[in-house]
Amino acid sequence: MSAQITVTIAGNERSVDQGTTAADLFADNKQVVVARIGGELRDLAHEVANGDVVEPVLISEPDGLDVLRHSCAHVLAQAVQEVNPEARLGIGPPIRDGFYYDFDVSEPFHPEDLKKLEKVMQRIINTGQTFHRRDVSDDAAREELAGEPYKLELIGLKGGSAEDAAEGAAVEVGGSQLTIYDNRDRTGETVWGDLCRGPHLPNTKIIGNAFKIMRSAAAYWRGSEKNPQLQRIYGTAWPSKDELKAYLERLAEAERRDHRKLGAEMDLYSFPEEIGPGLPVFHPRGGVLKRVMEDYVRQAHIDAGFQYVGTPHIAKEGLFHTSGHLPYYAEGMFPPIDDDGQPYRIKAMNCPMHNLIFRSRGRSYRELPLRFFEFGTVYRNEKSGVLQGLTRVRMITQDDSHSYVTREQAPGEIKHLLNFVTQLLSDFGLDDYYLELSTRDDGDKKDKFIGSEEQWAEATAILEQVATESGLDLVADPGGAAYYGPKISVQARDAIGRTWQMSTIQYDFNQPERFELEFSAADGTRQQPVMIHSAKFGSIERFIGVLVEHYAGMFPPWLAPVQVLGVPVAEEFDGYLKEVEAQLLAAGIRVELDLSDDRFPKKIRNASKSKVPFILIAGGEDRDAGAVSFRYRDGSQKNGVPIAEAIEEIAAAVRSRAQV
RNA sequence: GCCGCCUUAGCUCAGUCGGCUAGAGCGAUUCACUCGUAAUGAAUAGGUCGCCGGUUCGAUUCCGGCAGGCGGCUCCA
Repeated sequence: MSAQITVTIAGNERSVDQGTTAADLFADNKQVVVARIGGELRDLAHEVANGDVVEPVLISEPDGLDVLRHSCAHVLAQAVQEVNPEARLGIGPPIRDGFYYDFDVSEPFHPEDLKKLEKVMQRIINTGQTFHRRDVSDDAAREELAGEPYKLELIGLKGGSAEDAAEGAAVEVGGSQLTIYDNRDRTGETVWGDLCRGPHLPNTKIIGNAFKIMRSAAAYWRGSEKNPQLQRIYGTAWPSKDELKAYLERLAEAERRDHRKLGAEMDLYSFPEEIGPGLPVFHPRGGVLKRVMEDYVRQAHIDAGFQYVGTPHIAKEGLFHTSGHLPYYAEGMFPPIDDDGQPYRIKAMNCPMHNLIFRSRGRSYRELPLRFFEFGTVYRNEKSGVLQGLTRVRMITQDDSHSYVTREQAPGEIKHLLNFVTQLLSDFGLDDYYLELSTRDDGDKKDKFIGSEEQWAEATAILEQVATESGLDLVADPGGAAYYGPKISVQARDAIGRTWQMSTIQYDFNQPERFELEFSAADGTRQQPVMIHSAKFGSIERFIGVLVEHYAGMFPPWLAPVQVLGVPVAEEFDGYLKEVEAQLLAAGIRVELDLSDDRFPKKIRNASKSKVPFILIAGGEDRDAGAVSFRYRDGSQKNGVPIAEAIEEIAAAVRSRAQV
């Protein structure tokens, strides 16, 4: 009889034999893939010790999914080295919905390579390899991994700084003790190994066939463009084949609502090659979206105490030296335009011009908060590889505002702006977003920011306090601030899970200083205001893109480019429907009629596909009753509605900004 | 900017292992048809096969450069 130890399992104390493993404790539940012991994730093969607090971790919970995906990444790496023993290993962490692994290979992967690798992976998985943890000393690891230069580099970085070393590096060398995971086949022979912190699944069979190689791409080693590029393979893995299928279906749905595709289908906007990349044109229907948004936000700004101003698109270069943009962000601006030796720049931001409006005459404390607002179209020379539909363009129409306030007024103004922003998002039906607090980075990019420690600390504290009080989810973004001050931004998710910065609120003590802005205080002294930059939509272009995806083109009536599509049952009723159309137009409704010579069922089909919120149908019965019939987006119908009643139903939906 | 992939009609896509007039569906146009909720039929038009060079008797096809797009990386005031 071996010695007994006491452990706490899922809250209950139990006495077990010494030498018992976590696997023994949870042998009856196949869903358990690792254990959390004293708060740390451990392999199931880990022996529990007296006094341990042990919890099972299911494959379906976040930690379990990470382990599954991390183990799958190992299988991928093993497959790559099996096919190409020359491939050197980078980093292979789990990520949202999947994993990746970076390789240094002489030839980039081709689609056929990926298919082949998937097959090799499946074979490895089916053989039921087991993962075995082995402690190694730094020196032993260096010797064993002499052929893996990237792993050697990581060994030199291990410990507390691992996460700084590279995104994902912690999964390799996160702890103080280096470990290697050996993969053994069924005969017990070690067939592969990788420097890794773990933990791992006990057996590759758990991966089953619920994984897939997604794509390959290049990625800079340790995330720096100064380093060589490795070839990254992305994959996904799920607890079951059904969950994998559901995930792939989600991706397919996202693709269907991609704003680039829908924008062309719905005739909203396009990107003519002749104009240039990242420079969209809005067609009449996209123009409706743009105009409705502009009307909304213009009125909302006036209601919120802003004054509408206007500024030019270009300015002498000196202005942007004063603002600090040129020394700090010259590469984001288009090259100068020469006017008889006088260099001009296309503006990449509106604030310098607003500062000049502030400075155009003496200002009194009585005027503060002084709030300027305009639709300022700015141009940024985005690198060619980063452009993406409307979400990343080179022409950005900002609903840009600048509030000039005293330091004491700043928290109140920020709160005012945050309320403004959340009301706007709610009116536009966006609810999948969180706040991000972007601060300056004390690391190697510190030079990017101007101003003193004290100024930054004060500004950051104010933003953080207001953001926290809002009760919204708040995520830290160190290093993400503008050079002149920290910011709160709203991050909204698009259809394929990418997040985009929408609204921003930035606290700026720098530009007032650089522009020598001042106002007369009550005591007669001259004081410097603080500037709060804010954009509510952020970029009109990006916001439109996100809206298209959010609604999958099925806009609520108040936003829909066409709100009503009239369909006559036969040609005979064209005239009657035209009368209805005239009444709708008089009520301010955007209406079109289908007077084509298609037959009725075809017209219904076209109308249904058009995503118009209300289809109004008129035939003999309707005409005789002075009525129309509704067909809604869900296919349901309401027949014989008196014209006036129908118009009121539509107008009410538009007024209330309801979705239908 | 970096790496890879892609570019054939307005759209979605076949196709040519280098060889006669390059095809389909949808869309457009015309004609006929049309009375109640997701496709009426027929005809017609529409393409220097992204652009520029090279190889070749011959290039949409092979090679190179460029442009644009897509997926990542880096970047995003």
